[in-house]
Amino acid sequence: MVEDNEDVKQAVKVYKALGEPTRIKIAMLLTEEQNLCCSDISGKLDSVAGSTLSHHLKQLTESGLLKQRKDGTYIYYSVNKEIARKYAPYLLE
Amino acid sequence: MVEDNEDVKQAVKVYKALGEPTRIKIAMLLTEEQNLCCSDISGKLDSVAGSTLSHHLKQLTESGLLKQRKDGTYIYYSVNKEIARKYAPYLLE
DNA sequence: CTATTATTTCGATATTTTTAGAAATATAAA
DNA sequence: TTTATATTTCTAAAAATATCGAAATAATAG
Repeated sequence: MVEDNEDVKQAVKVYKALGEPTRIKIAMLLTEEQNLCCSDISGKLDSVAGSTLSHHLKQLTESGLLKQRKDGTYIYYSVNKEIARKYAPYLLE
Repeated sequence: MVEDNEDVKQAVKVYKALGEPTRIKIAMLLTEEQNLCCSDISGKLDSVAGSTLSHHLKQLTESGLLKQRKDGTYIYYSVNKEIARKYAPYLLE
């Protein structure tokens, strides 16, 4: 029987996060250019409400795939390359 | 802008397929042991209805991650390693 | 302090997904 | 042919997810 260990749980989270068109695009944007804030990302996607984008970023972050760095009012996002390399190195190509 | 090419579409399908606990387990079972049929897999998972399992296998297969080989009444599944290597080499570890 | 900007949370709805039982299909065995 | 087994399709329900607008929060600028 396949175990349900922490690694697998994280894999499910990461893959669930990436299994949605807008979110994989966000991950790919951040692979090309690290340290983008919510509104930068918004500008690079076709019309998504800020609240929707916030949910997507939350899911990506909670999976471990994205890191946040807060600077004043802004939150800058970047890809956690270690996690990307482990579960989805495709992103880093 | 990130493109919506075929590669990315397939990536979304593969990741969506893997972003669910039962399905990632199926993929992992088949990584350990190729050529299992629906009922073999059923025996290695905790209680899933045949119809449910069939849907999961369909989704995994349609993503390209699994291959089927029919032999009489049985359908044997295996991992398409090329796809796994490309999008989720984590499975092959 | 007030206004502005960035982001999140809330509340609600629409859509998608998961699940399973029953019926259908396909193949093989008796 | 009848029976049994493997798998899929159909139908429906329950659960999860995506989405948005409005309100709330947080930080800075004026």
